[in-house]
Amino acid sequence: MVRPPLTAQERERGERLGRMLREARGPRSMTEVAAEARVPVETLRKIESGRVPTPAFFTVAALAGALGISLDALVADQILTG
Amino acid sequence: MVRPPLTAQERERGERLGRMLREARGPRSMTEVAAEARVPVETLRKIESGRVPTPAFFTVAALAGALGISLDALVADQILTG
DNA sequence: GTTGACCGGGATAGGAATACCGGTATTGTT
DNA sequence: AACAATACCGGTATTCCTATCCCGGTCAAC
Repeated sequence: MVRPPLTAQERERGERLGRMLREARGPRSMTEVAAEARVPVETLRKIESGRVPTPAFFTVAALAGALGISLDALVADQILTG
Repeated sequence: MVRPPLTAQERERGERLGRMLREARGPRSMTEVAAEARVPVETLRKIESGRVPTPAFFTVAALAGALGISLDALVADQILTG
């Protein structure tokens, strides 16, 4: 019954994910994208900044939908970059 | 500062996700798929059974990878079914 | 009758989601 | 120049939830 703390790699992976989402957002505002994804801005901010390294699946899915990017591509780039 | 409890819809969404993963697993054993995805079997079981309705993004990504299914398809079916 | 696969409950540590606050920088307005 | 609005950031606090383990039980196959 442990749930070990997140490793450094997992945190880095989260930071990469955040950077990808940030990049996909482009010139749009956080407020706009968050509203469209129906996710609180605070949550988007924490994910983009990597302060939430392992966000929930449906949260990322909603953001990817609002950003018009593919989840599979997100994971693929993740692997390529990581 | 609340984090409201999960709604009934969110739990149902989790159950649908679990059913889709279960279906994608086909005749393979949980043990085998979990090992390939590098996810503890207990975690896979809880997700498939819907007892963990909002699993982490990377967990689902790893399972989808081991199952050879697309995350986007998973979300799309989610919407269609939901 | 042991092995393998699945289930459900219980326990626990660590983290996600969310809200609020103050701060900074930019842009536009009067 | 002073001001307001907008966008973003970092920190803090709180509730609820996930990830993980352990255990006993069931059912089928061999």
